Amino acid sequence: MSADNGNGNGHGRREVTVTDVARAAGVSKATAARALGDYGAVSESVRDRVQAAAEELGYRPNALARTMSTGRSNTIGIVVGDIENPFFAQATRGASDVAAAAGLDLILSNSDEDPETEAKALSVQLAKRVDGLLVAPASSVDPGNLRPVLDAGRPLVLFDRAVADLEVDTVIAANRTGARTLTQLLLDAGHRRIAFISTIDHPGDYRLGDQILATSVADRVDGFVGALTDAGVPDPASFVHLNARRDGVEALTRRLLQDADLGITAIVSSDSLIALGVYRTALTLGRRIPDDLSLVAFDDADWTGVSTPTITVMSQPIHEIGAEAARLLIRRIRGDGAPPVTRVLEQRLVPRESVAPPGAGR
Amino acid sequence: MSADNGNGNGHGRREVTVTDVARAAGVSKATAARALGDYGAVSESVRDRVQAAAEELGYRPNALARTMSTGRSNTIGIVVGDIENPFFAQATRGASDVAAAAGLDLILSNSDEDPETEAKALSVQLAKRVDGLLVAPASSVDPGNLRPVLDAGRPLVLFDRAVADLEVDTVIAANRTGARTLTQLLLDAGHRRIAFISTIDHPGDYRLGDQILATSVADRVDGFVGALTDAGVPDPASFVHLNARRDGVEALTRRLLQDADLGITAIVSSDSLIALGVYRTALTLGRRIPDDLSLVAFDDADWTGVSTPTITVMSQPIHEIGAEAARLLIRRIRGDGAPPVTRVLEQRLVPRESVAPPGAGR
DNA sequence: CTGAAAGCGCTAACAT
DNA sequence: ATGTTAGCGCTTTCAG
Repeated sequence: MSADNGNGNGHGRREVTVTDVARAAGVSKATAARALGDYGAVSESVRDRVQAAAEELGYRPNALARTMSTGRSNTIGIVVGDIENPFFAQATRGASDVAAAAGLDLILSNSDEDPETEAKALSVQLAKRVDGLLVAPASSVDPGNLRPVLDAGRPLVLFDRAVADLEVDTVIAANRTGARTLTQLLLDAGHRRIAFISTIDHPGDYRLGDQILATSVADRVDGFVGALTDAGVPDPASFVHLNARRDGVEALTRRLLQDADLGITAIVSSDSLIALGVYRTALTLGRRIPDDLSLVAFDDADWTGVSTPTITVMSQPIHEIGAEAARLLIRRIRGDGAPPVTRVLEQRLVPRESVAPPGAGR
Repeated sequence: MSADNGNGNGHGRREVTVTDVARAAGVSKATAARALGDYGAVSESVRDRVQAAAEELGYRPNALARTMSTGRSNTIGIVVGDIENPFFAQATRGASDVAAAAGLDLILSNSDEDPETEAKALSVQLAKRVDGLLVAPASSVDPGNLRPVLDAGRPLVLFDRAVADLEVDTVIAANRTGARTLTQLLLDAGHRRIAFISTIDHPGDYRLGDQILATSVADRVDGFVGALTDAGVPDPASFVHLNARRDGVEALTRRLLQDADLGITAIVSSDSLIALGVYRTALTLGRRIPDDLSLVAFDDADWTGVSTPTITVMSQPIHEIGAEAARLLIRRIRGDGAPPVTRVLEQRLVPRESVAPPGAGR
């Protein structure tokens, strides 16, 4: 026990326990527990007496002790890249709502998109004996971090990204189709030299066939490259720019726009934060959108509807991604043993003002 | 025990325990626990042997059992209005970073700004024996929800809002000064008929002296009304519009702008989401900002820097609000018994393009 | 340095 | 319907 005051809770007050309530109500511990925990059979009069005593003493159940004996914590964990990122905030909210409706609590961890941090977060959540886990995996390539979860026999649902060789429930968006649509829109407007920008980490320049850390981005790149290829654009891979977080979105955009040899006339942003960086940089450089540069992005962020011009985006059902993931998880927790499923949610094009033919400004 | 497979954990696998490791390593449970938990004294050779056995068996500590005996969960709880709201997302991130650095985990709950939901969330967190709580209270008026936390002897830190008659550590922003500055800016530009809009619930129209549910908003209203009063504007309270969530920001804005008798020429938005609604409505109604309507807001949201015009805002150190709250909480958890403190963090004016003299458009 | 044993607060057989 | 008792997995005296 701790040394503070002998109560062992380190908080300066001794917690009221079932035993205390039982004594006060003049019944056995088991009976008190049954009345309090609302299980088993208790006569009405005893129940009332116990509950009155509990009220009187200010009894608060100890969920941990309960979990210890039942093995269920009534808690699920969620691990996201960064809760400050609107995508994750919305997905988390979606999951949280579904969890709350099912009477489950939520433990949140940020991975910072770093596998090591993620591993620690998962280990903590497992140690807390969560009943299941929702994770947007930091790496779609290496399933290593997730193995312990499976080994522990805990239900796991992935969202936003799948993981190679890992057969678990997964909820993703139709990123390939979305990227294709967005790219085709630019192609149709007459663009040929279109850059794709993502902040995802990647060793060196992107080359066809490279594995990309997150399948969401990988799928977008696929759709993008596919559209360019179909349009007969040579060397599509050279238009894919990853690592924008490390290099800085603004610096990269600067480079793309100022290099005349590149001749970039349009940009596909893999998320709205990147688009914001591109937008600002274009403004700074005196490039007008869409006259001098066309811009499209994923995610219908607030600002894309009020900027000048407004930005054409591919909207994702973010809230629903989180909610559906939580629903799948709860099913598993309840004991559903069906083979893993992958849910692919549709994206929706929101056409606005940021696309024009190349050279419209001249 | 549960009926599934007799392991009592409901997850289809029996967890490896200290006892298992001890047996495998040929030592007592106590020794194994000491080696694993890194406390007490263990000889190096034994420690290695135990750790090897643990590794071998795939031992994962049960944090709950640990909490049961030590009384410390190494976890803090945070209760916010809505994690999807960028303000709370950023504050949560700030708190999360500080917590993580101190080796503490975080349990998140949304209150939806509803006292009942908040009460449930708090009760859950207490049941999980969090070491302390961070809360943005749904009601600054009624301390009822927070009493159980104090009664349980658990450290509590409030952020964004204070609570009447509750002497606990609190981290807030200098909202009164901020509102005053923002309002003065409009006054100086020549405005006299300025509306203040907040989404906070309020019974009926606002009248001087009314208690407002959140001190953050109350302080802003104070600053706003104070500035108008000093400027000799008659009946300042009539310019305060609360309940915008219930009534809808767009509908309210419509009413304000279309009523010629009101003659509103400028608006102070209590947050950036409201400002976005005002902005959109103004656009819809064909009112140009700032020529026909001046607009200022709290919080330096993304879009306020890229809209046309850009919006003049009062920026809050949101990340720091959460971080500082977490720091205070950790101090308390560590046993600091000093009297409660209130930290007031400064806001910063970001002047942009959304303010002009009234009638500049004519 | 190591082991034996008690206990954290609760639930779940098993009796009665 | 109620009571008795034995754990859940860990930490912590207390002995040795």
